[in-house]
Amino acid sequence: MDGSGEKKPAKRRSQDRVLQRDPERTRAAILEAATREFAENGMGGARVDAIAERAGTNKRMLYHYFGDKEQLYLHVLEEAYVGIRTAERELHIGDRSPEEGIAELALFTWRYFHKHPEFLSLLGTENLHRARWLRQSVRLKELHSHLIVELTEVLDRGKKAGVFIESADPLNVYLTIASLGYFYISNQYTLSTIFGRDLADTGNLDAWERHIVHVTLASIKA
Amino acid sequence: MDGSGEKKPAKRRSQDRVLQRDPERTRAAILEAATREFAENGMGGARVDAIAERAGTNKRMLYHYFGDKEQLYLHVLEEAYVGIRTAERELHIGDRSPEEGIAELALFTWRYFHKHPEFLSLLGTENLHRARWLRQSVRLKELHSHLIVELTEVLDRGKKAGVFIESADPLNVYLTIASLGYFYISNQYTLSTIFGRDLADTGNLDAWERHIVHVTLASIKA
DNA sequence: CCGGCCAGTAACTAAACAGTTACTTGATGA
DNA sequence: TCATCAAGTAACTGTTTAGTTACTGGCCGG
Repeated sequence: MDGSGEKKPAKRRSQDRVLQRDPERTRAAILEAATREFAENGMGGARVDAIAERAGTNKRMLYHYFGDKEQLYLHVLEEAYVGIRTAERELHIGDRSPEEGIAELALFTWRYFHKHPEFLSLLGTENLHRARWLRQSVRLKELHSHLIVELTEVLDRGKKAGVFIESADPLNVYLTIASLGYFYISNQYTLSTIFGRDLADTGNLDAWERHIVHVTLASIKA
Repeated sequence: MDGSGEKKPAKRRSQDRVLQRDPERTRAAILEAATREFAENGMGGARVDAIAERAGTNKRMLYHYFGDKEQLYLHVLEEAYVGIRTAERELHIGDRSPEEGIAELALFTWRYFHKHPEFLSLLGTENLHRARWLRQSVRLKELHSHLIVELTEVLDRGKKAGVFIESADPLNVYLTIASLGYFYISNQYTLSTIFGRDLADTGNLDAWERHIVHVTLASIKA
């Protein structure tokens, strides 16, 4: 196509921008940029060009590493689930008393949601589409059982000790904790607007943290 | 452009399709179609053409009645809020005992969320955009106070009667009820997938309904 | 009975979009 | 030392999209 012997434009370009040539870093940069873009705009609102720009690369690389927009989104979602479940494994709710174990799980979940609103946003997007991509995922089948197993053991110990009611169900307890955290964080903008109180205020956040622990324990106490 | 004297195409068309010429009905049809389209696809995923087609009309009418896509979305959102707050006004939670009043509000809220998942979906979309459109709304300023006023009265009566704890806060109680309903319905698809249990199953729905009432009352009982 | 007005239609436009192509660059091992 | 291949770039393409334009036809007051 060229063959004119003129190499100037290309040479000048390689001086302007430092060529990375670091596949691992490029891949990671794309994944992080995509996480933010999908979390901020949802599947329909996210722009492939915007992801490439945020990652400091271009579309070609994005398609090179991840195939297409949908597969990139699935990678982002899987990574987000791996993130919370990995962090969850590091806390051992069975180490102290049953009440302290439940309180610890509630605190962890609330704080993780608060620290990672992009995870909640991705969940919202995925549910809007009725778990269309999550259901296709092969990576995320065995990931969640650990949580329920450990929670079941703590509840059983509490029941035997007579501090928890017999009807306390592990899934219900987890859903209760998750509900109270998820709704407060993910709906803070409409709630703050219609009730005229800033839910992101530190005082309100601390109060809600205590509230979650109180509600969870009150609902299973014997 | 034509002037050829041929009027056939237009005349034939008016025979094919009955001309409605009913502004009220057209407007309502667009609003309903838009509600479904926005609820199913979010702001970024909703298509103006799809709304026009669902409404049995065309884009011109949509822009004629509502200005543009964003204003149409705002109308949809306002209508959805008016819907739940209007229904809420018809229940009088102060008519019976404080406990029964709280249980009634919890049941109403849960059942309304279950019957109107499109409302939850619109809330999700609006929060993704940090209440960008809701904050602009002039219609929805005084709409929500009624709920808090009535709830405050019921809680105060319960405290005086010694059945509720003094620290029970009206906003917290409402947020608790809303959290438990919202999360279960709006996140049912990812939850059913990762925990391998169909949350839309009637048995599970009924159990969660009882659970919401139980948790709410347990958290404020003296 | 007619002129303007409002409901309604279909075809159009400019921009934005996901995905592709044709190319350059640099490192590596034979 | 040079052929090869993966990493990277930028310009392009066909399609989709929100929004517009130019029109039709029925109805109603004068």
